[in-house]
Amino acid sequence: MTRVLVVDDEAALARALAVNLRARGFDVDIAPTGRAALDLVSRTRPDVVVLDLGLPDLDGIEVLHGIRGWSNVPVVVLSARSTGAEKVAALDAGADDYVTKPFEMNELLARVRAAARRGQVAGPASGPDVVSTEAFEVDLAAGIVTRGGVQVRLTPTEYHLLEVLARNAGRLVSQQQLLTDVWGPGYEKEQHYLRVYMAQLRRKLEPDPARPRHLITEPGLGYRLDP
Amino acid sequence: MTRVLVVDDEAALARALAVNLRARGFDVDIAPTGRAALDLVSRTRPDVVVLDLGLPDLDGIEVLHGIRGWSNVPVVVLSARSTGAEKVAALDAGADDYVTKPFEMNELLARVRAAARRGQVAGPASGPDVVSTEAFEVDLAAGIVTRGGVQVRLTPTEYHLLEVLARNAGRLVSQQQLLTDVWGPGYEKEQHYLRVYMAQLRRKLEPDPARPRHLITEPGLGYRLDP
DNA sequence: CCCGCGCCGTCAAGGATCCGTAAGGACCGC
DNA sequence: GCGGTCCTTACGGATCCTTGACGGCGCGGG
Repeated sequence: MTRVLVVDDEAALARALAVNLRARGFDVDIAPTGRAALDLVSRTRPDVVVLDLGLPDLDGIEVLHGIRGWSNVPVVVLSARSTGAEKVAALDAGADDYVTKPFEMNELLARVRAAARRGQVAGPASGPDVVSTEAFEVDLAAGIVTRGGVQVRLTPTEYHLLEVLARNAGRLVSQQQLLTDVWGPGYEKEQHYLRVYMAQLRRKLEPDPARPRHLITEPGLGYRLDP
Repeated sequence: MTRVLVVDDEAALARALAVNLRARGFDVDIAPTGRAALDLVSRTRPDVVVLDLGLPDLDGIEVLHGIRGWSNVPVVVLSARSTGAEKVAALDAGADDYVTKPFEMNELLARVRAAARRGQVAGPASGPDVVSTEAFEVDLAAGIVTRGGVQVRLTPTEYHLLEVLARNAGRLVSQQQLLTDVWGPGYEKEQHYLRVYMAQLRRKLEPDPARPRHLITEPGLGYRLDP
């Protein structure tokens, strides 16, 4: 399901948006502040962000920059200011669309649909949805990992890490990319996380965790999932 | 260079758009009719399309459908109609953005920039990802080096050095560039490192390390990877 | 002819870095 | 409170980077 993050400090407007989006089949989260927005974007990875520029804590453009620093998620900007300079600044800061308040709900919904459509096209480049090795299988679509036919219980973080590796099966994934993809921006230096969770994945998935055959580490570079 | 196709039957407006876009560094084509637009999109593959809905021959929505039948090129729609229904129809037909006339030129330019930026994000689209010689192969995407079909274990520094040489295969790479690319700025004088690691690469990759055939040294200048 | 000099290749060793593993405390939902 | 998950820390061991020393080669000058 397509997930939308609505960033707006006016609770009434945010709730109205959420109701309409949910009626159209979207899964909606709400963030009332800029910091909450950055946090939720990195943690929940929405497919579209609807961002009101008039936030209490951070400037909307700063939030946009924060997101664009590491993500290409489509962002639809809402604003009460309709001057050309404001629009140009937001669009050049990385916004995908700019809607001035007041707006018609139907139009905004259509723009969110357009943004969501784009995100899916540009997204994962249509890889296979099941990555299987000699020892275990990862079903990306269902979110299920099996080993010898029986399902393996993975914690959310473990699965997220395995998912990133599986979507780049056969290719080396750098430590920085793994850290930002799984833990979000700002965690590029916490490389011990990788060691801990790679060890847990190997313990649950590798026949001989001490001698991994599929979850390969490239010292100093990153990790790779070898089919 | 980013190429834009402007579809508009009002010659004055089309020319004004073209002038402004070219001043921003875009390469611009103009199509005065819907049929010409469909033809040019298929033949010239623009990076962005600016589509006026008020065309003499075809309905703008039909043109949009025709394009979307086989292309995901970003489309910015222009229209004199500003009703919600019109906007929703165009956006749901596949438009990426909807601008009502009259519009500010700066805003439209910003929206075109935003659309162009999205199109570029779509693919990694970097050069050839595999460099192969008679003796060994380097898979830049996977981060794997093989020799006679079997994988060769390289240390991080060894791989980084080989990677720089592989991305400039056939060309001479100066010692300074190798040092700054692999060890970072400030190491331009440590040419000793290059000798040590080139020797290790040759020992691992060359059939006869004493007489290298692919990892060539240009005395006083730098090194080159000969396919 | 012989020597010194610059440049390159080779080897070895110590210290620094990185990885895997285990264990304990913090936090959250029920 | 409790089970589960996450974060953090510490430590042994393996690996790697750095550094130094030595020899070969080409070349020009003494």
